[in-house]
Amino acid sequence: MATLSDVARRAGVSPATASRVINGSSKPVTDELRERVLAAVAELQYVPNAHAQLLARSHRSAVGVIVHDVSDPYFAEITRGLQRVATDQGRLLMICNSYRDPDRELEYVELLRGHQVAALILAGSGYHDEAFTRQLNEKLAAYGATGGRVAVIGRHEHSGDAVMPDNRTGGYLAGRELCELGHGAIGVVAGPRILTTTTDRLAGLRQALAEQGRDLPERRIRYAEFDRDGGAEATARLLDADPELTAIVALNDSMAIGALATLRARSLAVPRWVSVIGFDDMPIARDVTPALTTVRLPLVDMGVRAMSLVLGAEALSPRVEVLPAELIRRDTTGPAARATTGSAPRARRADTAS
Amino acid sequence: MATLSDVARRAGVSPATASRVINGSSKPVTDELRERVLAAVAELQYVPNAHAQLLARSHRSAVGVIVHDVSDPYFAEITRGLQRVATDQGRLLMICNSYRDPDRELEYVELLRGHQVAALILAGSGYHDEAFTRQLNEKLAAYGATGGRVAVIGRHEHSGDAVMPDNRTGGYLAGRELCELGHGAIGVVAGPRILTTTTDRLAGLRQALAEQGRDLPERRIRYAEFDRDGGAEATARLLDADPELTAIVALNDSMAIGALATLRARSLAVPRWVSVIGFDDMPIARDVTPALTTVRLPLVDMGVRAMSLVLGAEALSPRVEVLPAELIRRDTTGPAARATTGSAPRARRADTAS
DNA sequence: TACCGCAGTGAAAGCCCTTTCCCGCAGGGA
DNA sequence: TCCCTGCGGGAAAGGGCTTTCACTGCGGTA
Repeated sequence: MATLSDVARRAGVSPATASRVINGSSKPVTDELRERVLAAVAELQYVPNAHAQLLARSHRSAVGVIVHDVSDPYFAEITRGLQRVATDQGRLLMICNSYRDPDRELEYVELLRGHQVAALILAGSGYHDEAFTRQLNEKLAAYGATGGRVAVIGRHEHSGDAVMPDNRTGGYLAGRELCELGHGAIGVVAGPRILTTTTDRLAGLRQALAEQGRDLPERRIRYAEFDRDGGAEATARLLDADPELTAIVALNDSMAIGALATLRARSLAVPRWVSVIGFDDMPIARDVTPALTTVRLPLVDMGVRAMSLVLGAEALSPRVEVLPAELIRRDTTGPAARATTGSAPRARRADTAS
Repeated sequence: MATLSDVARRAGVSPATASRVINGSSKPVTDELRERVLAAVAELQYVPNAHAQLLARSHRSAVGVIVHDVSDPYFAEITRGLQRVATDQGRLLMICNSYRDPDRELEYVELLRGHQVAALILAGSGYHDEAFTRQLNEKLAAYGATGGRVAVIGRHEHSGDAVMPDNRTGGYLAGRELCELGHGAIGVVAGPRILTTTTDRLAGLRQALAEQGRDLPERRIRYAEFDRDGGAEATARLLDADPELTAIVALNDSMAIGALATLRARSLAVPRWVSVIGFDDMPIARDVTPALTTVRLPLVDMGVRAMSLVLGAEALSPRVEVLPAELIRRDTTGPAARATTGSAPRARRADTAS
């Protein structure tokens, strides 16, 4: 690899001058030398060593991001928002997938700190795990103490800046909607119970039922992975235990899609026999059939806000921005089925009747 | 930020010794000093400066990846394959989204070269654009000349190692299937015509029709963005121009989902009135309703192969691995509708009849 | 004429690590 | 007793870049 001094030698100038030309420094350089340097750069196919540059500049410019998985639509949308702001400000993003592994999360904080990122954004659910939470907070505090900025998205265990989707109200909206549609037996397809996202959404749901003087017994909840297969499997278990269910709340859209798959496999028409509500409103939600009723979260905006917090002026006290959830009514919800026969039909092709 | 010499000073040892302890060097260090160093590291919350490390070690270990968009399921799957191999070998991946912008692609090659990556993988379609292709090849050659390894996925304009999905055969399979089902008027919802992926898939399709003594006129093809909205829009244009269409081939699954949306909006039952075939078999394909018939590409495997090529022994001549396409029959295809009334029905709820 | 200021350039001091090279010392063989 | 070996540790030389600082001319002012 050609180095800066190779370029300088070839152009017959000092490395200092070459550096100035290449980086468009404010220091003036005569046109002749500039030409010679640029020619040498082209001839040698010179590309500056980024590590050396980053080392030499004290300037820290990149921003580190830790998410569950960028290819999960929930995080893809958030990341889109993060990127938008970062790109506008000429920042590079380093994105790490933790796959919801707390240890990996901790490791990535160190890794990113080692890479001298100017700021750190953690997106995703928090954990009901005191030891881990404390460790993470210590690491973040240590990072903050050296001038690093930190923001979290959707996790309240952190003491600094945060952007919070209103998961609780979202759960409430889903619950109220189903109550209003007359559903009595409501099952919940939930994510891992260790995640605060799961418990927050559940709490909202419980509240809605409580307002009707009803409760949500544990036997009507099944916990599984927060993805399509988890949703499919949890729905199957739920139906096995309680065939009278007339509605299912899935705690995210991926799980809802899994739920629809299971319902279809069992020929339980949606929404005729069973209503389904998802959560998040990821883009695919409108394209499944029937189109998914869901609770929308402003995902892109959450990313935008978080990045703005972290790149903007530092506040004296931690800022928490709560972003609202909104119910999007589509075609997977309807009035509770009349308890006529007392059990869902076995018909094979009933799945999309209205 | 604490530095290595801070740690060394605090532990009362030289930076050399501290470095050896921290990196688990093979040089022996007495337990006492080791303890002191580790204690200092913990107290100072020391994290090595990654840039300084990377600069000091000549060792290049990271691998650069350029894709269209990691959150696009096609690339998400490929990336999963890349990750798997990279992680096994303790390599870090630097993933860049080019969003199919040739200039950005060129920039990222430089960026990654500057970051001293050990290898470079470009995934996605090539372009019918001689000037760009030449430029890219020059840059890659320059990189290769300094010891960098390069592999491409799904682009044949490159002279080095390559993993190629068999797009042409895939197109052929889709075409043959529709011919066998008796479809006469076949429309194509295609990606941008500048992409080789588009033209390769089209070529296979043409070949299948040619074997039946038929051709694929340009008026039966609509080019649009390779995503859901592109597919929806292209399908609308196609149907406007040619209401007699009985089948649509979408050149990727995202477009197919868009096509299904448009067909649903127009109350054209699938597959009763119109059959649809997608391409890629991304995970969501089985979850839309009706489940999408599509041409499967071994996406994860493509990633695995490419990473293996690039991290394995260097070959004397460039290797090209062609991975097969496979038709997956699901529920969006069926026999061509009898030309009874001569036009599709207006019924509103016919969309999932079989 | 002496001096000041400034544009343009280069020398060199970092930035923070890793790793080679070298040194002191203790133990073992002759 | 002397020498060789090998272990444990430190000094210092990079690794490639940026940036400060010092220097050289030059035009302009007093």
